[in-house]
Amino acid sequence: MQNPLISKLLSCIDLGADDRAALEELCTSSMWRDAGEDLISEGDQPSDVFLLLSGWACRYKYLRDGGRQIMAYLLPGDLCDTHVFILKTMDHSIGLLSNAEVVRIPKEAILTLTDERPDIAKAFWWSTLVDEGVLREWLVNIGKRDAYARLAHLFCELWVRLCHVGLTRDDQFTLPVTQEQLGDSLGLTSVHVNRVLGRMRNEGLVATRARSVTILNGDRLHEVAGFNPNYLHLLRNPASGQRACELDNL
Amino acid sequence: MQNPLISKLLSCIDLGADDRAALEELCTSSMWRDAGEDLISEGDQPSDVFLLLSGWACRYKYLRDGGRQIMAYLLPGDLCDTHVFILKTMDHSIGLLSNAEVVRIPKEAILTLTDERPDIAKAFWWSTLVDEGVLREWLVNIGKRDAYARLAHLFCELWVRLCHVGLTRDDQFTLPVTQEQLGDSLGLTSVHVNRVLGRMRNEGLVATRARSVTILNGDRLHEVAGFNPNYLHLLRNPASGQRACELDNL
DNA sequence: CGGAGTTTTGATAGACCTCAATGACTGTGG
DNA sequence: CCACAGTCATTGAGGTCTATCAAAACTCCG
Repeated sequence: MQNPLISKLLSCIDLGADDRAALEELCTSSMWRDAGEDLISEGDQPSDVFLLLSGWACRYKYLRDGGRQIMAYLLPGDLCDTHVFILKTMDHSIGLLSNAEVVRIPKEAILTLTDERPDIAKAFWWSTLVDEGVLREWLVNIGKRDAYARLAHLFCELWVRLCHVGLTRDDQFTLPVTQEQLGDSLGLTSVHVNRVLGRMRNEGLVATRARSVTILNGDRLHEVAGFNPNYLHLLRNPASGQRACELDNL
Repeated sequence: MQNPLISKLLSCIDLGADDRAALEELCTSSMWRDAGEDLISEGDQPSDVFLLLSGWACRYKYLRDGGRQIMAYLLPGDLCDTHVFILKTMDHSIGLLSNAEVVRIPKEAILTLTDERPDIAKAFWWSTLVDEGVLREWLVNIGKRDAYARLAHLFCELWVRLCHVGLTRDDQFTLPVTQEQLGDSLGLTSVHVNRVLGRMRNEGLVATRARSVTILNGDRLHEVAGFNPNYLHLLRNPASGQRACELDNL
């Protein structure tokens, strides 16, 4: 399969063959990490940048009372903050939700890459602007939608994002996340996530089995979520070689 | 008073006299805009970048049901997305909460500035990383804290940020925001904001009068908010010439 | 087969919302 | 300077959504 980082960046910007090669070059020394491990922890001095090649990760933060808020999902092809090393310490952690293949990129590599290749610099800016857009939409989601719509919106987002890196089959995608973690992402308890998910199944919107979700009624899912994919700033159809992204064409 | 943009950037990075002069240069042609106007609206093709010299603005988004979510406050010295012009359309609006003095900076100016002045490029990256950090903290705030803590946290954040651009006097700051707008920022109704604010006054944490807030008990305010200012990534004390920022030293 | 983590279900409580009305404040025009 | 309208703040009553607590069923893995 194509490098998911390149698939993702191609959703927004045309990259020449040499730019693509330079990005491939970055990914030569990947390593596997286990679910539950942190790639970076709150308080760390960030030095290098991480790129996720397979598996899921999340940004999260613990509160004093032991509660946890998940603030973003990182999917294959996602770069973790191309320029974090500018900050003195991490204000949150990045942990793995599943086993994952990751690349650790030294900051020097990022800096020379962006110095020498303006299209890549632009693509990295695009990537961080999109991350911000996603974060804003999550804020809207938690701030203004009820539990049912929140969950629906999350499913819509994940579907589109996974689609663009070629990780959906038919109307199905893998969701390596417990209901507790869904709750921590949506500002809900796991119990409530469970009830809402049950209702969503009863109403025929989705089916879930063994860590995977099947979208049964994408139109209604969009409808109840009030989903508008513009905040993802994807300009073209999913990774070449993939079938078109139905939900994306609404 | 010193240029608030420079005050703000100096909180993180040393800028040489020539860099500071280049930034001053940007601010020569400011203009006044009225409260309620949009600087940029959702759907616009972003071309230029805005800098706020005085007054408050906010990022916001309307939902289909007419509800509104405010996703960030922009204070004097804040730059609105140094690189938005990379995106094809705005996914949210930026509106003025008060009358404001703003500078419209053409993207070419941004690009040459960052090309020629690495420290400024770095400062701009820092600025967008901090914006993201703030956004994440807002997500935590809405996702995991109750109404009382949410409001307290917002006050703590505003106090620190305003302090760093020299806009606090004693323990007081101007808050040109209605309770309705506070509600739209915190995922609450204005009615509930009112009740919570009343309780906060009764308990002696803050006093409010005519669009201004006085912090009466900063320690307890931090306490109930669970406030930890590290997400603001401010490295040094507030703008030179200002008295020290008490709340900042906890 | 046992055990830990996860999902599911029920009952109860509480935080926050909705609707509605009153009171305070601000700016405007006579 | 006062009357007036409009916005904003305040207060009350009742309803709903979601949390909490607790226990049972299920799944996965060693």
